[in-house]
Amino acid sequence: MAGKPSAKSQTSAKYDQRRQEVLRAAARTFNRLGFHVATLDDVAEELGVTKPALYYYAKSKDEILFDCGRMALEAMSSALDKSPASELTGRERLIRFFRLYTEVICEDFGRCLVLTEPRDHAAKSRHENVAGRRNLNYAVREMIRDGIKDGSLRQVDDRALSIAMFDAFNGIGRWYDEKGASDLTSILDQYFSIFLQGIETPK
Amino acid sequence: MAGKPSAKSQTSAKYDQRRQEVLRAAARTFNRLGFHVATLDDVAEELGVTKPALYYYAKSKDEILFDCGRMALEAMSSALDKSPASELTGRERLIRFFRLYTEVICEDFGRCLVLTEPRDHAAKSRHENVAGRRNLNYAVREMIRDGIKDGSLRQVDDRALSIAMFDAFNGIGRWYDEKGASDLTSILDQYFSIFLQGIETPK
DNA sequence: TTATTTTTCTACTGTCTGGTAAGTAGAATA
DNA sequence: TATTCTACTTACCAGACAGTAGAAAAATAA
Repeated sequence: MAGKPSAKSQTSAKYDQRRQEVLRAAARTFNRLGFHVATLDDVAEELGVTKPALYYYAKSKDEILFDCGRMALEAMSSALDKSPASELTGRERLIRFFRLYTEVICEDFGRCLVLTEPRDHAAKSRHENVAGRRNLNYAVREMIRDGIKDGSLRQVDDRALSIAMFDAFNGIGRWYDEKGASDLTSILDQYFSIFLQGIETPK
Repeated sequence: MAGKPSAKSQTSAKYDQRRQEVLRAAARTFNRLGFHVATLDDVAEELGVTKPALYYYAKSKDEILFDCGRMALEAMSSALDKSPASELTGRERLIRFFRLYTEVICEDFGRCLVLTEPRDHAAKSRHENVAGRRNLNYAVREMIRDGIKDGSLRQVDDRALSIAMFDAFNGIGRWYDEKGASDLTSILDQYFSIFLQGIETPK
């Protein structure tokens, strides 16, 4: 038998930790080369091991991708949970969410979520991935509708705005380079300025 | 020897037309499955021929992808050329450009450009593809700066705004479905409303 | 009709890659 | 010390896919 830690008992903390390292190395490799171009040999090399070692921690490339996405989605969900302190306006919660969201998508797992599409996922796990994305979308749309109700946002189509904002902020995850010149905070300020105040000169 | 039309003379119009069909079928297939997942057998099937027939019109999968992107970039460049009727404000030219841009990226070749990244292109042709994208970016940034000068746009960072708008509008090419419910015109109206007026209630 | 050129086909190859089988060094346990 | 488990390794396979060789249809020209 292969082994893993102890077949039935609680999986050891050491194993779980090493598995995280494997997933993170995979995410970095996928992000660097693209999921379909990156091979498991590439991932293994990033970790300094050989390919079969990966199979000690996951049973397929698809599972690795799925779990990378799940790591990101969980981080984002907990970003959601912090928001609904309901003394905040919809506008404030929207800003707060996209600040946290952007931080996540500029890290390994978040980037991996942004750089892959649902169709890259195996049919079996695709549904859960899509559901996670949709949850975020719905949560944001609700923030928007709340903002319209509480008067902090003007009348806009929540569906269109949500998608437009996700696409724009997801873009940051694609091109933002930590080692680059501009820092994330000032980029976010500019983005919020654009979305909140618009770019037209007020009449 | 393989053949092509007449080795030295002008390539026949019939050949060129058929080549377009090949490229368009390839773009559709790439868009449907993703470039790296789509095989040339898939492309051939979409056309109703067998794989080797494709090699009569292109000499590699990479060349096909490159030419699909080139078709899109050319369409967009000519969208640029129509804009600089200089009695228009920067704001008006920006709107005009993104209307045409969105139309292009919702068609086969444009989608193909949006759905592929520079790293998907062969090293040899990547540079030209990137240059084309950068040209568009710079043109838009100039429109923005002109708009600020002529007073039609408020003071914003042209670099950030350009990227944010490209990312948001590119998104449309990813999810927009011609057979779906919403029509492109109303989506565009909503997007321009968001970007121009912003979403905050004016103080 | 015959000859020639254009277009596509059948059959194949080399390579790459996800995944597996089986074994092993070292740590932990008894 | 003997035994078992952990965390890998080397060696390999089967299938898939880009690309090629060369023949065979179609189409066009003479």
